[in-house]
This record gives sequence, C-alpha cells and structure tokens, in this order.
Amino acid sequence: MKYSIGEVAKKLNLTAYTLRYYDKEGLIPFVERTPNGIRMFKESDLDALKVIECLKSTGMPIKEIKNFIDWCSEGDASLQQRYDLFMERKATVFAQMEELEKTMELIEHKCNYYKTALDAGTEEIHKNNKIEGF
Amino acid sequence: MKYSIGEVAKKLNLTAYTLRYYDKEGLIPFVERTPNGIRMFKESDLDALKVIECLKSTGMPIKEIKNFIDWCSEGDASLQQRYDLFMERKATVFAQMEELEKTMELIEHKCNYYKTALDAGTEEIHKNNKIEGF
DNA sequence: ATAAACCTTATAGTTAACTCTAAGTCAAGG
DNA sequence: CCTTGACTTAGAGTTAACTATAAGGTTTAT
Repeated sequence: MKYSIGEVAKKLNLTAYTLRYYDKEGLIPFVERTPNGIRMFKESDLDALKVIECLKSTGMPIKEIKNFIDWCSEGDASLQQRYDLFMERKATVFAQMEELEKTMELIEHKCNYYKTALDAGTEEIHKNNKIEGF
Repeated sequence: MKYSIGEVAKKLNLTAYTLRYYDKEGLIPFVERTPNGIRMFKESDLDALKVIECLKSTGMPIKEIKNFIDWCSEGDASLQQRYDLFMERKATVFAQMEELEKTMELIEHKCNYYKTALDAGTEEIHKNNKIEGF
C-alpha cells in the first residue's frame, strides 16, 4: 500500500507543507517518487515518520534528527552512534518526566489554592499564610 | 530582601534580556523601581516568576500568561477564571505526561533494538522481523 | 576621578519550524 | 475537451520567544 502526501498528512496529523519541509531538510530521503515526481509513501516510510515525530516530541531539533537519518543510511558502521543517541534521548525524556511531575505539583497546589479561595468567596483567606505569597 | 535584574536572572536561570522582555509583555507589572528607574525584585516577585515559568513549561504562550497576570490584579472577581485556568492546565499536563510515556516506550524499544543489533554486530538481525521495519 | 560593572530605553536581528504563494504539471470525471 | 483537485517547485512570509545593539545613566572600587 502506497500513500500520497495528503493521505500521509491526514494519517499523521501533519500538513503536506510540513512533510515537504521535512523532505527539504533531508528527514525523509527514502520516500520514492512516481516518474512524474509525485511522492509515494510506503508503509515503512510512515514508521520512519513516527520515529521522527517521536524524536521531535522529545525536543530534538530537526537538524539533529537529520543526523540520525543520515546514520541510518550509513548502515552498521553507525550502530553505536544510533544506540548512543537513543540512550541519550531516554535520559532526556526521563528528565522531562521529572520536570513535568514538579510542574504538576505546583499546578495542583494552585488548583487547591483557588478552590479554597472560591469557597471562601475571597482570596483574603490566604493572606495570613506567609508561605503562599502569590 | 530585594534583588536586581541580574541577580534574579541568575537565581531563576534566565537572562536579564528575558526578564526585560517579560516586563515589556506585561508579565511582571508588580515589580517596583528605584527613583532612577532600576527594577527591584521582591521575594514575592520571585514566587510570581516561578509560577510564570511553571505555566510556560506547560506550553502556555506568554500572551495567555499575561491574561492570568491581569486577572490577578483584578482581585476576587476573577477567582473563577483563575481556578478554571489551573484546572485546564492540570488536564493539559496530564495529557503531556501520557504523551511522554508513549514517547518513552518507543525510545526504549529503539534502545533495545540497537543493543541487540550492536551485540550481533549487524542490523541484519532484525531484518526478518516484519514488525520492526525501521 | 576614572574605569568597570551594573543598570536603563528603544529598536533591530535571530532562530526554528513551519506556512503560504505563485506558477505550473498531471490524471480523472462529465 | 475542459475543469477540478491534488500534486510539483522555488522562494517569500509568519510567529514566538528571545537575543543583541546602541546610546546613555549610575554605582562602586581603586
């Protein structure tokens, strides 16, 4: 099964513009074309795009993702680099999770703060509390 | 205890440029000045900045954060809006956590994939596996 | 008293990641 | 045959969030 750029855009919740931009940036050099130049995405191309989106969601910039794509076409010589890359990403994502936990704690604290204030009808209820200044 | 813009920048791991930018965007209207116009940050201003950084880390754009800051100076009339804002943020952060879990799963899968390939000396080891295409 | 190290303003420049426009090609349906 | 709609390219425009510059003022240490 092959897909047009519009179909892939829909499937992956991207735009055709974005996919052409990725192509221009060298992220999807493996996508084949019809004789008249139209991109034909294979199933494996979709898998690759999912990995690209995964890396992007970890905050990796497109230029670094391109390095990884380049390594992929270098074959076994780059296996160590690619392993290292994912191990480093794993650490990054772990740090992001911890960061997000802390964010959640403050958000929940604020939810409670405003719930209490709302129940009391005024924020004054917190004004004695030296810890909660804002 | 009062702090200069440079001290606050260091404390919160921002730059003085960023803090002046926040001020220009109306994020910190409560920061007072010396008679000759120099910003003097109070302890409570640091707390406010921490909340701003927290909201920012949830992906909230600066203009929306400004709305919240405006609500804060409106007093009790905006308690409901502020409560709603944090409840909505809570849902957002929860969704981000779930997203990050999925990302982590794919990353860990890739770590294993490359570990196996590295041990075998070649990526060929995965070529029979129809599920793992990339 | 003079240089270093801060601060101020207004405004211009940068960066990443899109996002869109213009001009044109191509295949299918009425 | 001709229109519709999806595709192509090159290149320009957008946006958010900084980031830096220029020109100048103030405070502190020698």
